[in-house]
Amino acid sequence: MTKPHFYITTAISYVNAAPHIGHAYEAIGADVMARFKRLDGYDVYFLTGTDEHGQKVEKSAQAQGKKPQQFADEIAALFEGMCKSFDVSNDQFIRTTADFHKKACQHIWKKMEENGDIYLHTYAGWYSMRDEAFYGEDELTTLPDGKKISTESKTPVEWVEEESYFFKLSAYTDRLLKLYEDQPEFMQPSFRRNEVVSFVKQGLKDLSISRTTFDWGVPVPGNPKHIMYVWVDALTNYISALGYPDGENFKKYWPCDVHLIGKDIIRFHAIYWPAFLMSAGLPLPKRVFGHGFLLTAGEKMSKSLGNVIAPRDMIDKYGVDASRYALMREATFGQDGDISYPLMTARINAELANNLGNLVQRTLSMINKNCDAKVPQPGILEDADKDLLQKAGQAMLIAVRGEFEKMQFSRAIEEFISVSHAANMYIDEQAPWTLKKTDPARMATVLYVLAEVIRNLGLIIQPFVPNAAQKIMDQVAVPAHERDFSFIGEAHALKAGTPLPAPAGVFPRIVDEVVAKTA
RNA sequence: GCCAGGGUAGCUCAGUGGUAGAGCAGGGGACUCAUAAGCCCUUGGUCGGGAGUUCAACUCUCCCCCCUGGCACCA
Repeated sequence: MTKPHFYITTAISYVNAAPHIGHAYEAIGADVMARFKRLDGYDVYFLTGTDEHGQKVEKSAQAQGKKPQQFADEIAALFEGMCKSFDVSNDQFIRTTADFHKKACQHIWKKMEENGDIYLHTYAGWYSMRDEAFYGEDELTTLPDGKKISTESKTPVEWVEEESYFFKLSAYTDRLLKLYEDQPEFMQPSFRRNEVVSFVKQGLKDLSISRTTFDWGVPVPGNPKHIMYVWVDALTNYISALGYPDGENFKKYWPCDVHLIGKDIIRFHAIYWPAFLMSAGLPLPKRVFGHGFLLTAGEKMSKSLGNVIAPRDMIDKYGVDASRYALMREATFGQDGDISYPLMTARINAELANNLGNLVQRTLSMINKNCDAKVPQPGILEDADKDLLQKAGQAMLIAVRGEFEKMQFSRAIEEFISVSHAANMYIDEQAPWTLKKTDPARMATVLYVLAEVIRNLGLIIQPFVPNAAQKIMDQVAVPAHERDFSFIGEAHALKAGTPLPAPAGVFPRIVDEVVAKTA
């Protein structure tokens, strides 16, 4: 039986600056999805990486007296390190300076050219070196000294006439509209789709896709004076990583199931990318999901406001699992989300430590003390037992899966936390500490049911908190090969008598430093 | 300016033409297996403002205010 394929990508990160929490957020979101799909029986390929070309990188390198490649190597290492530090399980980390990637870019370029979609023309206009962008007259402000600057970015512009290759994006307006029509789930969340549609309906202009003002990039085939402009280069990573045009992985995993990206680059993925692919005669990705940004107190994080949450600080404070959990929990995926240490600490303590962690701890410690440190022998199950087991079994998996299909990670968490809450209610109702004296056999049944619920919870939480999940499953002696979602539910329930290791807490409470010391 | 989506308890949000909901936070209680955790109960909102339709609107219509996003080459 061959598994269905699932290919998921993040955007590639531009190596002009070091990674911040937003990069971690996207990588973790994709990782949570990738892990879920693997556990749910898919053959997953998960790609992330770095975008390393362009004038900004060239200039930043120069400013530091480095070669662009050396500079890119250093920053790319930071991004790759950040992914590792959050236990992001990507199958590949692509860098656009890799040789195979450049070849793939040139290949797709030729394909688009053969299709008659690329032509040489002169681009004339006001150009900002700093922004690497042309501006229209209406976007400029003339200073008292007669010089012009971009009104938006305040950067100086100069009149440039540059030969450039263009892509006939205008020819794809109708086909793109048809795509959004036929495949409504192509662009998500749905309000993004509407934005894209209304944008395309205005009509599309051809796209300048080469530059001659710098060298750091992929040369245009047949005319190396030209360097491919950012999007042909960057977007192609999604197929070059798979070995396009004829790699095995390309045949296996393309078209992509989800491109996970930030909301700022939706246009490139929902408009340019499918147009390029159509031109090159390639299948289109099934879905583009634009997530929101993380804010602090409703404001963008910025160094000047001093409200930056650095990836490494977060891990130092909470550890990897709780950090991943907090990021996926606080914001509704797709919308902007407010995060702050107080909010995240409260969430981690309430849900991971108090609710779920304590459930595991109190149950296993009772089993350890009162059941000879073995999976207890259950008797006849009562309705309360069956109800709880039912909630924690297939029903929970189905509910969580439903939220994953919509990439609603926060909702998925709510589903299993509510099961954990139900289990805590059950303990209090059953009061096994009383049964210990009055009805030891019934106590064993109750503890068995709880252990089994914990097994199921351990399975389902893996995408979010992979390390803690393993520890929990270790503590209820779930064999290593029984840890995917096919083992959720009663068919694979714990076997009575299995020896259990001594329990140890997995989700410690976070104690925030007391801010105000008594003066 | 134009287009879209929002403004519901301290916070994050769900919700329906017919007496306002959840989680967290706050308050109280019973218990004690457990990570001073868990469980139960509870305070709390004129559902952005105004007008209209209706037996009845938070839910429909209109006007206004405020917020967010989009409006082309901006990683």
